[in-house]
Amino acid sequence: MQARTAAKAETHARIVRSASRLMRTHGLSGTGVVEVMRGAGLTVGGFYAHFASKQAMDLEVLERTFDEIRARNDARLGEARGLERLAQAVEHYLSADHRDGPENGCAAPAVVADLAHADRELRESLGRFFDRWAERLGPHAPSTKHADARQRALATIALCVGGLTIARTLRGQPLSDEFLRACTAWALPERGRARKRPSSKRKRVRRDRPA
Amino acid sequence: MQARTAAKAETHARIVRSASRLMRTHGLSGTGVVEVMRGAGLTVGGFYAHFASKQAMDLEVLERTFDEIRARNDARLGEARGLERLAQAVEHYLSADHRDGPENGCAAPAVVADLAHADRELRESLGRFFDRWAERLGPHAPSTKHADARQRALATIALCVGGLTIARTLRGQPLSDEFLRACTAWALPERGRARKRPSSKRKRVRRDRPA
DNA sequence: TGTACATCAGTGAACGCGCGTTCACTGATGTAC
DNA sequence: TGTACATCAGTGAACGCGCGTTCACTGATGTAC
Repeated sequence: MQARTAAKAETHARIVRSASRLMRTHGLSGTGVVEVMRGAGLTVGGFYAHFASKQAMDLEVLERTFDEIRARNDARLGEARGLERLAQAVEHYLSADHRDGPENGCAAPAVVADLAHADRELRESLGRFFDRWAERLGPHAPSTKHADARQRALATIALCVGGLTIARTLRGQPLSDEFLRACTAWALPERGRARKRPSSKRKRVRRDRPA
Repeated sequence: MQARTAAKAETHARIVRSASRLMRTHGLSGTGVVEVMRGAGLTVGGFYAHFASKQAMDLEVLERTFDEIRARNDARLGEARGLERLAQAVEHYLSADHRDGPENGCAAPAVVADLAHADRELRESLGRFFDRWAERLGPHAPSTKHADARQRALATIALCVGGLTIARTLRGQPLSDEFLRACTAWALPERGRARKRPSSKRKRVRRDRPA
């Protein structure tokens, strides 16, 4: 019995991972049950042994994906603190790599507008994600006042999500890179106005994948 | 013959207007032919007397909507120039009114992610829209350098589109208003940090609709 | 001016297709004795 | 330890539904004589 439930849990996780991957590229409403199951090496029918409905899966996938994104971000940013950590976070978020590899990146750009008319449960899950994101970003803003740090964190999130969403849709057009650079600069005014090209001397952002 | 073509052109415009209204709320892929025609007081079948395909309508609706948005914005902003104009534009864009009335507002929040995997034609149309928007915003940025003004215009657009998209999906949650305020403040650093509540003494933004 | 015909904007039913969901089934695994 | 039975994760075909699209048609309007 235990071996069976363990195997099922593993399959369940595989389905969620498949959905998570697809959802970051096509949004939740653009991700179908057939494709999710195929991505997990299974066929459609088995889906309802794991979820009560597609909507139930949507909620679970959203929560797990948000958890995973937080964990990955913590791992990537490591020991950096303060403005340096903020800068690393923003520069990675608004990098060409992140724009071009949505299936391993942040889910927000794909789901924000997608969830505009979704059930309250899903929209509240997104709300919690943004709230926790702001809580993690805020303390690293170079401001002594808590309210200012919070405000900056929220604005930084909107700038990152907005800039990346636009850059992804405009990919292939010169304006796409322009948006990434402009948003990075505006999110980090302390860096001064000099830095325009990402191919600058110092490489502050550690990259997971080769350019 | 002329009366007939004039009547047809009028019907055509009515269809486009219906689609434009629906598209700002549900995105282009969320807007169906049946609903578009119903919104114009017609039935499905007649659609193909006006458009070669839904995709052809999508492109036309996108272009017309972008033109209309530009015209409406010019009319609203009137004679204001410089920072004052920039502030009015941002404050209106990130207002609760604009968040709560998508069918008469900017189309970008609904279509940006929606068009991520659409045909190049549609994505280029969106690119031109953002480019012209930046060209109109740039000259009002309080910077002497053209490159800086351009950069600020792009960042302001990303901040506005990102902030409004997030605020719309989180509507009903306290975080929604928080995002609007934080983005407005971060887009207008010259305004200082004092202004937190929109119910402040001075009302700079003229509103079309009563609150 | 009146009549016969042509045009064509718009109707409404039907088409194929992909979606989420259901269901009778299979066959590997676990349990009872 | 071996045999008979129960469980249930996963299969694959079918369902209803809404989508974009097609098509035979209607009836008001324009044209020809």
